[in-house]
Amino acid sequence: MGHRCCGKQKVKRGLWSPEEDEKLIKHITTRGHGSWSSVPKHAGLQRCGKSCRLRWINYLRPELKRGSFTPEEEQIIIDVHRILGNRWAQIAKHLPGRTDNEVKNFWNSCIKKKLMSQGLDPKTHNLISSHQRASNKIGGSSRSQPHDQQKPISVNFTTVNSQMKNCSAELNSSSSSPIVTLYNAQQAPMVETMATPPTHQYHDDQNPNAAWTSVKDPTFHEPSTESTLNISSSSSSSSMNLSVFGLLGNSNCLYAAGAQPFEAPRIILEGEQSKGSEEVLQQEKEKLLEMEMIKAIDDQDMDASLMESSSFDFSFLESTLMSTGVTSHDLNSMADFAWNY
DNA sequence: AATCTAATCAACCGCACGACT
DNA sequence: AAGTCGTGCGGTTGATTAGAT
Repeated sequence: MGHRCCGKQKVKRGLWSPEEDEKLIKHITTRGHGSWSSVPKHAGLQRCGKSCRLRWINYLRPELKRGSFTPEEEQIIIDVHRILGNRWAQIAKHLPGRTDNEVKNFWNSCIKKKLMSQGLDPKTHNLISSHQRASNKIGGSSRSQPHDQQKPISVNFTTVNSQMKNCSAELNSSSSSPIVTLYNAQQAPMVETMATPPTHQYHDDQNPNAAWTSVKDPTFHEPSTESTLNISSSSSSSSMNLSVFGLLGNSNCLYAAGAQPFEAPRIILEGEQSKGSEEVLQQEKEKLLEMEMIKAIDDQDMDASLMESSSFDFSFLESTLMSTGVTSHDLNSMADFAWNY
């Protein structure tokens, strides 16, 4: 029973027994892990150091939070994944008590499919074209899909700022006439981008037959600035609403900074709408943003576009609009813009 | 009740990277 | 500079679980 990383040593593989767990816990809590390669020997385990490390990190650490992910955690994963991609360890750092392995498994087994079922590319978080969706269609499963996979989603173009520097930009139409002028993120006023209050979708879980209803965001204030870009959802029956453009902390503002000012459509999760959890979510998002901003500045590996973007990047907006048939030449029609979904 | 099938999750594998010699 | 070692990470696998038939 050899093991590649441990040479000729005989090591056990597979699931850990309670006895092995006990030995490992006892060893690490009393002596620390030191060099992982020496742990098996000192702890009296027939395992390789790598396996011990993995077991400790993913399962035995006392600070680990067990149990299923909360809707707030799920939203954080989606938000951070959109920024960082499959950097599970980085994503997990935003979720105290969760491991990269846990996050990765949750993504692959649940979130990924949920996004796909909502017509979103789990890699890019952009809308998938209809023919792509057809080819990516998830086959019907005999095991029941989580019921919330069937829920409609509300498109929420929130701004994820990785930086707050170089915060002014202008969006020009092809004819060079300014459509929207954006200001420094730290300077008021921000561009109000909505005439229609953001909505949240509710569903009465006590009544599975109840229709989804959209409810105005109680924190919404009517925009008042001149350079308002009216984007309303004229189709109340649409399951997807272009309902929110804005910064995470302020759903009505569009910040002009960072590489990806518009966040991909996000899923409004069950339970998220409750006042309490929404506040928690909001706080978590603000904290996340703060951390991401610091990280983006420090992290040399960060996508170069994040660092060099001194102007607003509308590629995401553009691609999203294009996918819905709205072109940059046709921004006036955005007043009646709605997702045909 | 038995079998099939898909979801879930713990664990493994290989690679990359940094520290050290 | 090159080699080795230890560690961390992301992708993948395989066992288990649980719903469907």
